[in-house]
Amino acid sequence: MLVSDPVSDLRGAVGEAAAGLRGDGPLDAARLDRPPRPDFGDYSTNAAMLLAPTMGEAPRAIAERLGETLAERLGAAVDRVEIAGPGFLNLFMTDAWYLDSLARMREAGERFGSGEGGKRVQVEFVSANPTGPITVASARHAAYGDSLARMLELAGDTVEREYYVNDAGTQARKFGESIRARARGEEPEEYKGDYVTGLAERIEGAADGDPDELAKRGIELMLEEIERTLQRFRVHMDRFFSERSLYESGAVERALDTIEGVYESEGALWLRTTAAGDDKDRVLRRSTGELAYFAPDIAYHADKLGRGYDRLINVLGPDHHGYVKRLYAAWAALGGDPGAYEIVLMQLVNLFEGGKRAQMSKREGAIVTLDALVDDIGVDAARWYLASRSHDTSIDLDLELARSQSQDNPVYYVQYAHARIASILRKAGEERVAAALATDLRQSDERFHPSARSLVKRLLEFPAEVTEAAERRAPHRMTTYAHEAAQEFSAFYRDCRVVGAAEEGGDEDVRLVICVLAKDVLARSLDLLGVEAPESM
RNA sequence: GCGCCCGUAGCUCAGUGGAUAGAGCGCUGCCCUCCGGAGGCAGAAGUCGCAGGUUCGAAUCCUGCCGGGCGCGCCA
Repeated sequence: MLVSDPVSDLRGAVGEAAAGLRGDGPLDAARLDRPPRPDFGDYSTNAAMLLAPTMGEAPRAIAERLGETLAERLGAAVDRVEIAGPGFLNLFMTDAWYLDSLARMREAGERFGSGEGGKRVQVEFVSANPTGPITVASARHAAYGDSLARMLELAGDTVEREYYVNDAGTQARKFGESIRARARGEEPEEYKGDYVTGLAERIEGAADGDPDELAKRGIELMLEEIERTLQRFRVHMDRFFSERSLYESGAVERALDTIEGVYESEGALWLRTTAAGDDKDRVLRRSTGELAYFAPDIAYHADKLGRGYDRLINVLGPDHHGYVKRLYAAWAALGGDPGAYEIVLMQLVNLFEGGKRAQMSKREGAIVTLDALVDDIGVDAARWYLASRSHDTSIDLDLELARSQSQDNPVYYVQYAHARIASILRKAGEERVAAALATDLRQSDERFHPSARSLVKRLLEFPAEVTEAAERRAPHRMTTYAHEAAQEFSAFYRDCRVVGAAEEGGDEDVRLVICVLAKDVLARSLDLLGVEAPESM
């Protein structure tokens, strides 16, 4: 059963009242906003301004009638309505509405903010070449993809996290050759990192090994390390999908036989990707007989299609930009639903070290790894920082700065607020808190301080915020939300005494419940980001 | 040349049609008889790249231009 929340109910009431006024269907575009200033009320709507063109009346006149309808409809929930500016309708809610909202949040418990999406979603992310350790760029993908997955899970979807392993082809072979070179004490041509030497030492007989075999073994070892690193970063992959396995099972050849739009020209095999908007058709098998890099991807997507997901999200780096259209084309040519497959392009993480750009190429060997970053600033700060920006903007991260400022990172502020609430609840005592949670809040005569209203409104936004962040593939919104919630808790803490509230005429039960709910929302927000919510710091 | 992304405070960035554009860091000045000072309050700081257009209303949508990034192979 879907749990309704007070804000969406309010939004619904506004929409219906507006529709009734127009005598037409619901007004979907009507907004219910938190106004920029307290004297504009608790909530405001632009419905009257939207109705004005079709109704042929002045917005303020419509707002007048809308206000009357709403006041009647909402009864004791609304204290008064005001018309302002070009036709905004500002709603001033009563303490009773706040008490009822708190009670409903408490009753909803864990269901507050959760949805019943029910879709099977696959998120492919990271998928970094297994020829070296996870870098900071991949760490951003990891933070993004995992947080997105967590949000979809909260929305009620079943999510599978998958890592596509490029363990075949030229790069793999060169990796094998590099391992052998190190084993022989030579300088490799390709992968020059120290870790290659380490691998060479761990693989028996590497000095005389076959490069393909060495690559296979080296990739196995690298993947173990990658998985460990991801676990440490609180990212758990449900599946590592091997590109090599697609060759070995014959899936690549089968895919080329079955996909639509294949033709031969100039001795090569092509896929008509222009049919789906690509700039030019793409080669599947070169005239030399070799399969192109693109070919196994066809097979991989065929495999995904066969698994029957409702939706696939593929998180790629900006270097795959020119690859997007052909992947969409391949998906369509395989018979996939174009609306079910989605590619998200992440922008870069530019690393600076003391103002100088750090090198990230695995082949160059100078790598800033995810492990090194975590050693430096910790998992919490790293996940927060890498998730805190929109995926389509690049991040300039000066390691020296991140290191020196780690104590000022906003993540600590949010965690501090959580720990502080925990401390207040400890001070109140378990029994006291349990008693507060058991009271009928609706009977309270608590008069809400503006800071308390502001905080409660923020908590009530949680469901909408999670939905929005998930639907727009924008987990970074959660960092903004969590920080705002923490700030508003701090204001509430400053203005409203919790333990001993009666001394200032307040209701301790109500304030304890606010604390419990605020703590829960902060913890869940942090969890969506893969950040811990400590009881004390 | 073509395509995509970005351009918002000194710096890093939020803000995909609403009211006086925000946060963190940095800067200036205050606040610990008070449930956690890893805190709070106040202040300085902006032609939202530029120019048009759509709209009652534009940082947001459209067009053009300028600046930056990335991508455009029978490479992987």
